[in-house]
Amino acid sequence: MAWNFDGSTPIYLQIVNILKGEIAGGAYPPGSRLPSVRDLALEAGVNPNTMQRALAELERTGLVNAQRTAGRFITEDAPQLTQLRYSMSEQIISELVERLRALGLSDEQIPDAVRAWIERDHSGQS
Amino acid sequence: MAWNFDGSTPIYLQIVNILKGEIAGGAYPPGSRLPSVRDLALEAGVNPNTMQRALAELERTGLVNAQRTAGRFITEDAPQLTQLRYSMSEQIISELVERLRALGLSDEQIPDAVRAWIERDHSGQS
Amino acid sequence: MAWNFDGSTPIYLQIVNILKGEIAGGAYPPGSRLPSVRDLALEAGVNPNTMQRALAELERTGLVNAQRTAGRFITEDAPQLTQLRYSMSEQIISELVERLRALGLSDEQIPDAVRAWIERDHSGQS
Amino acid sequence: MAWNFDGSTPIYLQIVNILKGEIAGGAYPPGSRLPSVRDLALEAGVNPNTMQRALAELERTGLVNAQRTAGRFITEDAPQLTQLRYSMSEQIISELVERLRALGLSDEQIPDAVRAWIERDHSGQS
DNA sequence: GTGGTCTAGACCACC
DNA sequence: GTGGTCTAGACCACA
Repeated sequence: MAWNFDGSTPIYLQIVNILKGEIAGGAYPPGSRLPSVRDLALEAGVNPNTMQRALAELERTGLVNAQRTAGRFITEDAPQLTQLRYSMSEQIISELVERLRALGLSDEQIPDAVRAWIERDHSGQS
Repeated sequence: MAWNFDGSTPIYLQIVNILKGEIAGGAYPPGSRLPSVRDLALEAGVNPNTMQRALAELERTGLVNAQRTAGRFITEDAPQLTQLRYSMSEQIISELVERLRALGLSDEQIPDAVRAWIERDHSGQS
Repeated sequence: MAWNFDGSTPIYLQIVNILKGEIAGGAYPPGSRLPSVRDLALEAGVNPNTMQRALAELERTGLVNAQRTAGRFITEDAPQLTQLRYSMSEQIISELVERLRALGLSDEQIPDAVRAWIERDHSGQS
Repeated sequence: MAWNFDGSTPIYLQIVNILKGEIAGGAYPPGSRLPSVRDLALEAGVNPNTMQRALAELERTGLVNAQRTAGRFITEDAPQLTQLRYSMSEQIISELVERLRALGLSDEQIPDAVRAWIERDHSGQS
């Protein structure tokens, strides 16, 4: 099945972001092996070249490193993963705040609204 | 200019959501006139019928009402607009809290992270 | 403005029925003068010939009679008007009963439902 | 065969009413499958889109529900069907009582005239 | 010029 | 095959 790509940004960058999110979220634990380019491309419904480019980008940032014959592996550099998690959460939070501001919520209201939502949420996890 | 539509949801529903957001955010004040179906369709880069369908949906919910020959007007029903703002903020918060959870943040950390981000943000509004 | 004509029956017959209804309801009192063919045709949005044919039909039944130069007049024959009112009410009632039967109402329920509706109706006339 | 549509009301709304009547009358029992959009459109002599719109309207009211690939099914919610039957009979009665009043019948006469008609009618059903 | 309706024809996902 | 969406283009009533 093809994922959903936005027409405004290059697809490979969108893939980079998605993969970053999955790595940060622990879908691929540190040191584990990523699926092959071919498999990832198939799953995402994109051309293998596009996926290749996305993975090259991840490699450039040091998040994954290629072992020529054995495939690509997630870095075991804990600080880097922490840093990734941090920057991604920043990105999500900024989007959240911007959208709530656009709705007319004040900066004071926003954290309280978030806290209230979480308390109200039944599926909450501590 | 054509907007960005996601392939997974019907375009007319995405338009409904975008317009709801703009109305909730005050882009179209209560009682003001919306651009004509044709103009909105042109701006969004969709067929007038598609835009018409989206507006019909907004009308069904009572957010806007059509005056045969004069155009469509935003409701002046303040409670309804308040309610809209509330439900849209709920939707945004739920989406983004889920994404932060997926990143490994705990329910306790999230509101604090949001508050910290806002304090750090230069473009803040009171 | 053009009236609403059904495609299944000749228009002139539909006009006959409408005029019968108006005469029976007292819109044109006994002995009064009908508007000219031209005016009636204009109002109904049909060709004068069609209206002419409808009026000829009314004349055939004796409901109206033409005075060559002065126009057409509603009959003053009271029994005939009574008879008309009767047959038209029969026609309406038969339609009502058929449609309620089609909805699953029994012959016992129908008159009671009608009576109940009238009692519930605020705009009732004694 | 093409049905008869009135020029004054949108066709799709007339179709909604006709279908409501047929459902209320039991032509399509609860839980049964409606003919496909295309078949209904063909039978009614309208464009499939028009029929689609009518069915979407029925779906909005919860009278039928669509199962993506299998077709549309009449609701099995008995109270809703009862409610439908009631509101449709109200509508029919109000329309026809108005017409009888316009004919000069008093509110007292009407139910009796209906009862008399039924007793006189040979095709009556208990 | 506005909203609204209708038709015709195409394409998609699902099974 | 099913329902659903989208486009293109036409027509209407209203004022």
